[in-house]
Amino acid sequence: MTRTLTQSMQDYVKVIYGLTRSGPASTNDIARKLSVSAASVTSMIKKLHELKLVRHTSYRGVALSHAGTMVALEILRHHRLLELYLNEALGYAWDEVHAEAEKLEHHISEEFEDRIAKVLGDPSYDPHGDPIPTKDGRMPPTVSERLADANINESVVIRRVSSHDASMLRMLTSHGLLLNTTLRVALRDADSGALVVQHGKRRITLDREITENIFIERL
Amino acid sequence: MTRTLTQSMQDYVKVIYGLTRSGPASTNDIARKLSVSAASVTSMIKKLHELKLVRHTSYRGVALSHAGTMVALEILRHHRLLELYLNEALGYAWDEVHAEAEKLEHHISEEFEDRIAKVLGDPSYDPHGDPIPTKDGRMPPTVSERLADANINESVVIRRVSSHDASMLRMLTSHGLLLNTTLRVALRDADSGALVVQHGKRRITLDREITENIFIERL
DNA sequence: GGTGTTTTTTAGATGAATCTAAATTTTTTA
DNA sequence: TAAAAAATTTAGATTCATCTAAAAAACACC
Repeated sequence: MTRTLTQSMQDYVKVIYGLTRSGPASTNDIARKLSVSAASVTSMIKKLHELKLVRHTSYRGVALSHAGTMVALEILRHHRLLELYLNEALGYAWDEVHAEAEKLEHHISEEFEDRIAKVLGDPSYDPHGDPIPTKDGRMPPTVSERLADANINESVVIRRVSSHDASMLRMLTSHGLLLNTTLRVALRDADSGALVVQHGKRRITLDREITENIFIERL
Repeated sequence: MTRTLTQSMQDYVKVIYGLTRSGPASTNDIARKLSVSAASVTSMIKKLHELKLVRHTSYRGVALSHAGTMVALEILRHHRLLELYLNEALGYAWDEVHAEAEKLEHHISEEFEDRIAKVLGDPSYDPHGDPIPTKDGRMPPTVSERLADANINESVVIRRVSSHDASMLRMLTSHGLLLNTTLRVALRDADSGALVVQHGKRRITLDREITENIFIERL
């Protein structure tokens, strides 16, 4: 299904998917994410439109068609299965898996996908807690509450860290803040929005940028 | 080291390496192996020459420089490590590993290479018995006697099958002719060069094309 | 050793993905 | 609401790997 698309097209589809979780994506956003010029985006959008992978009206945003969404989900499945495989089978840390998966996701066969999925026991979540789309394009349920929005004194469990920034992930690791860690919100800085959380005996300050990327389950 | 080369350049280097085991490679041979036109080969050779990866004099053949050889060996190491990993860790059959490794070899990192090498216990041979170059570019010893050249009545052990043709490999599998299988040469057809070999109770006819690709150890 | 065949190279074109600069449309704001 | 700013698109160029057709060199053979 994805096979006839160039790697570049796949990258665009993937990025558009990520940007359109809430409303259409702008040319500029796509350009920024892909580190290409806005002009390049316009011309690629045109091609994807001809392939019926996106809907687009000039000067308005872009959205994926159903077919485009299916392509995006397949790439995402590859990416997240690879991340989990690298983590579980090859001992990569959660801050290392993204970069490697990024390079491999376009190049594995269906056979490879199926085999690692089987070795992993048909998993539903990657090492960051992100859901792995099923082969038929359905998305496992995901927590959507952000640590940023938790109340003071509330106890919560980290269920997902949806950032691929390796240094942010390493910082969390160094504070013992891994997936399924329980913590309590101690303070909120009204100005910056930063939170101070209590994890066991430690108090850790997390700035807004981070708490927006940490998804939780309330206890 | 390999990093700045395009995938295409890497493919050329790899093919040139394979074709220059004995003497320089011709433009036409390279074109045939890569399924491109001879003109394309000439133009790519020029680029590789500028990068000092090959030596080339117009209308004469091409050979890899030392740097080019190192690049080729690194790609070959990736390829063969991947083949073995697919076979051992993911259960691919020996006739399935080549195609998948071919796609992945250009896209794995040094980190990935090191990790699968470690999981595999720093192996020296891939599932076809082909030697895996070491990280510093040395080639483990390999048997070089061909089944085609064995004598009548001689007993030999299959140590390497250097063909990537899946159907040939499947044929061998179906006759129980795997790596490390012992067999005896029963007959040789003087015209075609085909051999009849005795494997346990079975007699199997192998044509010249096949026996040229099977490397053996004499008992 | 000349002549024809094969191989290799050159010349020039194409398609994909990108770029910059300029033009156009939309949005913001004074 | 008109002018300025920002976003988007168009136009045209560039780079990479490829192609075909034609020219040039090497080889083969009688």
